[in-house]
Amino acid sequence: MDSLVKRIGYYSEVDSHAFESIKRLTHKIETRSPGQEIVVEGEHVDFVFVVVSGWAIRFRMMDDGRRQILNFMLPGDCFDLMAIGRARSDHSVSAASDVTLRRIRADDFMKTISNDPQLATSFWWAAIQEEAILREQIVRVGRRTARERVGHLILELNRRVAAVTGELSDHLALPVPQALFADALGLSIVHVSRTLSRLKADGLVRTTRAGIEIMNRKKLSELCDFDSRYLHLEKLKFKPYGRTTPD
Amino acid sequence: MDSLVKRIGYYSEVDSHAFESIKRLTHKIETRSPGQEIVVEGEHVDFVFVVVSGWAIRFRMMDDGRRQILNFMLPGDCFDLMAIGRARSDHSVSAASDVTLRRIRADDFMKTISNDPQLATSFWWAAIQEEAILREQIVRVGRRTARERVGHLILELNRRVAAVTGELSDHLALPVPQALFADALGLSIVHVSRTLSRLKADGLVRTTRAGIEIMNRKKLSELCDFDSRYLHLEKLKFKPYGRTTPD
DNA sequence: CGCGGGTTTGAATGAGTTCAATCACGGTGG
DNA sequence: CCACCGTGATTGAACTCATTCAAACCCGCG
Repeated sequence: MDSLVKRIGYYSEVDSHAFESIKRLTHKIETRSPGQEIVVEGEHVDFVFVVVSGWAIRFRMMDDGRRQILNFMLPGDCFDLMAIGRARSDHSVSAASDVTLRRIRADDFMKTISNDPQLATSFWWAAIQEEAILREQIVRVGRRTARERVGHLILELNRRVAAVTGELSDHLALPVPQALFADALGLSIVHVSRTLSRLKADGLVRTTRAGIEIMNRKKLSELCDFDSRYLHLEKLKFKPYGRTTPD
Repeated sequence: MDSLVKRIGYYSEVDSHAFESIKRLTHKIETRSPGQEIVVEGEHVDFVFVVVSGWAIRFRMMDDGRRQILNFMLPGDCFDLMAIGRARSDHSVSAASDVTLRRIRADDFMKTISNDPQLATSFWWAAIQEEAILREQIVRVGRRTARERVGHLILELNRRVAAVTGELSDHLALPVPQALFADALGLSIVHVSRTLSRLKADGLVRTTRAGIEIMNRKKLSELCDFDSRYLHLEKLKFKPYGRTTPD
């Protein structure tokens, strides 16, 4: 919950009253171990999930077993804001590490959101950000070299964690195996390993027991053409419109 | 305009009254020739654009000139529903062919949408669909072979055109050079050409003056693992919630 | 100590790129 | 009407980056 508050509060002023309404939402805490499903491709989505702790992944499988990870879901992230209750999910969501989730009924969630413009703005903003991350993922996989991909993803995750913890650390805790990096970056496990080794050899990063240390952020950012603006982390000024969605 | 109506009306029942409100929207018709900018990365987005005719592209440029096309915008498509008036655009939009656009002021648009739940649903649905297309683009570029990428994109564009014209034709008119396919698929121009040749040699497609003929849809679809469900083309049942966005 | 998941390393292979030349074709001007 | 031009498409040859397969390694854990 705390991470959700941090994450959502990052973008716009959300007063204590609004937080109270989130907290009052009936919900169920669930846990999953690595690999377990959360949302299955092809099924209707009747719940909003919020990651409390651990990582989850959105992904699509191909018939022959190839897997593409669309995005990592970190604590504070939620899904599927957009498609709830309407569409069949076109991708799956699974636990990447041990993960704790808050499950909220879609219509409860929507009702709460509808009654609080500030909350609505915050979640809307989170959805914008998520779409931006998808777009960057396309660029990363489509036009970047392996080296750039790996570095770029590390920097993105690092920033996203910072948005929730509130401080930008040079250490990125990685609760997931490198195989997931491979499937996220469209590379083979072997090549991810080799590429990381090269980054290490160049003094850009260091790997620790379960994480990555960013040794030279500036050089790494340049090397990977990383520009955090796409994450839309600037504070949002509250600027209401009329209602913008189905009533 | 007609294409917008077709496109938007595809997903949900939109009565004549709703269409009237769209039509009444003050707007400006603009034209662009190939390469000209429509939305520039980093700038605020104060207008909603709807493609009337021709193709546009959303894309990101890298410093050294590499370009990744995120998505093609076909007649009836609109942008940027999500980010209007709030964020700086994290990508650019340009004309891919000669293109005609309808430009609508963001707040006018929002006001109209807010007052018509059915319209709101339709546009909401279009946004869901667009996000799904982005996700599929990630899979395409991340985990598919060149052959699969090319075939898959052809099939997607073919379907999307069909959603506007109302009938699924085996001929896909291509108003853009192959170079754009390359930048969309994360391949070199040369390899797109080679790959298309191979598809031709296998009797799967044929290229005509300014288009592609799909010779064997079934085989091509299997070969490319194309499953149109991600396009969410099923008719939407109207199922209102409360307001879901900033008020 | 030995097992097992995850990571690393090496060697051979392969898919896709690059560079450069050629080709096809529609448009233009003489 | 035809020669010329330019853009975009195609082809070939050499090369590079990433994959594959297989073996070795590392380390936490029972």
